[in-house]
Amino acid sequence: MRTLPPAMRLKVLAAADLFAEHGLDATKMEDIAAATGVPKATLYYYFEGKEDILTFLFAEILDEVAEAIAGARATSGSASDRLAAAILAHLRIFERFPMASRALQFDLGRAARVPVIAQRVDAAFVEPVHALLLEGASDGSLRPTRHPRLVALGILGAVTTTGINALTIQPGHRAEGVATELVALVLSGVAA
Amino acid sequence: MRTLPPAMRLKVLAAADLFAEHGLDATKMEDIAAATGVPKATLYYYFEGKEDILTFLFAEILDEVAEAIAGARATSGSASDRLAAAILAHLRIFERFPMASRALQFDLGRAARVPVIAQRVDAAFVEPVHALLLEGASDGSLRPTRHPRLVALGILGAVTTTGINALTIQPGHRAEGVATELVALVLSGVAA
DNA sequence: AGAGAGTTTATACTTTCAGTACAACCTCGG
DNA sequence: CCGAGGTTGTACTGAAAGTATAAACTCTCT
Repeated sequence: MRTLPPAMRLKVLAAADLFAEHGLDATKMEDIAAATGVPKATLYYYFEGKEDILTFLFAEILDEVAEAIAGARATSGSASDRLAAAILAHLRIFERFPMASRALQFDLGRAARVPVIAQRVDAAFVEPVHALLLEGASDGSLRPTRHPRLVALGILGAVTTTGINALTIQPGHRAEGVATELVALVLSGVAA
Repeated sequence: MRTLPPAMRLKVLAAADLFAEHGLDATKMEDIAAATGVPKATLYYYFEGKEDILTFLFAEILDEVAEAIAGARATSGSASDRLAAAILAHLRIFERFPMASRALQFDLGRAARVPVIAQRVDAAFVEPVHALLLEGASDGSLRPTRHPRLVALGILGAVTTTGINALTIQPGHRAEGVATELVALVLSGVAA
């Protein structure tokens, strides 16, 4: 993928709607050209192919997630507080970019095979939460876990599955409400 | 999709390996024909197309999940114990069918658009866990939650994300070990 | 046995797209 | 104003999905 001029970048972002609605393979290059206003030949000038466009879009939104979570992590407060803030920040992304999020749910499984995407998922979420778990074990606000990486993965799964479903696929919840429920689950569990 | 004769059903199950390795679109009908020993023309006699084969496979494995979880739910014991058993049972499926599980992680996002699959996911996991949460609130082993359906979704996300990653994509864990960590997360959370 | 319904399969075909090739044109810094 | 690199239309190639069809085969019922 060649580096995109800013104007082009903005136009291409519109492709998220198509991917969200039909998924990668049901979306034709001609459709992308039509929806973004960028001619097919130009798309092929910048991208290796369709999948490369999807990769670009996912990298963009994962960068948003990374930034949001890094922001939450950088707050002052106990690790526990910052974990709660990170979950809320993550959910707000789904609310802010519903279409891109739906696209994510549609094709992330495939995209995760692309190393760039796998790395970004890790860098955006798994790694910072993993770090928060360790910090929490130090500052005493979180209990130590034997496999913090697994736990971080579990939290990621809980947040994305619930968030994308409740905020984009069948809306009717607000990020704050979902966050309340999820933070309670993650911090305190469901035991009585 | 026509109903499959048992012999055919068994052969077609072998397609899971292909989907697990390459995903739906990178898998050619000719490849499926070669791998299963069922000629292309016969595949089209029974299935509407490629996606229909994927749907069939996912329905099969989701039925396994449904059965396993229903089994765990039918145990005697508190709702809390049965929730723990359900999580372990779910993880054991990933261990028993690693290939089908990888295929799931690859293409479930897309398959979930097919109503049949969405229903089975719900019936296999969300609904029983939802019920367990309510039972737990009654028998006192689980705390009441405001949105039990969201919480059930969260638990589903945590279990599948962690399970598929730790048991099939980068193995090196056993279902029991993962279950210990996840049950602790789900029941008690990570707060100190 | 034999008719007929439904199953199985080979082969050949149509169609739809992804991706390529290329030439013309445009734009902007030196 | 010249040339490099960006932009785009048009035409093409190739791969694979899916369709059509006819022949063969199997099983059941009479």
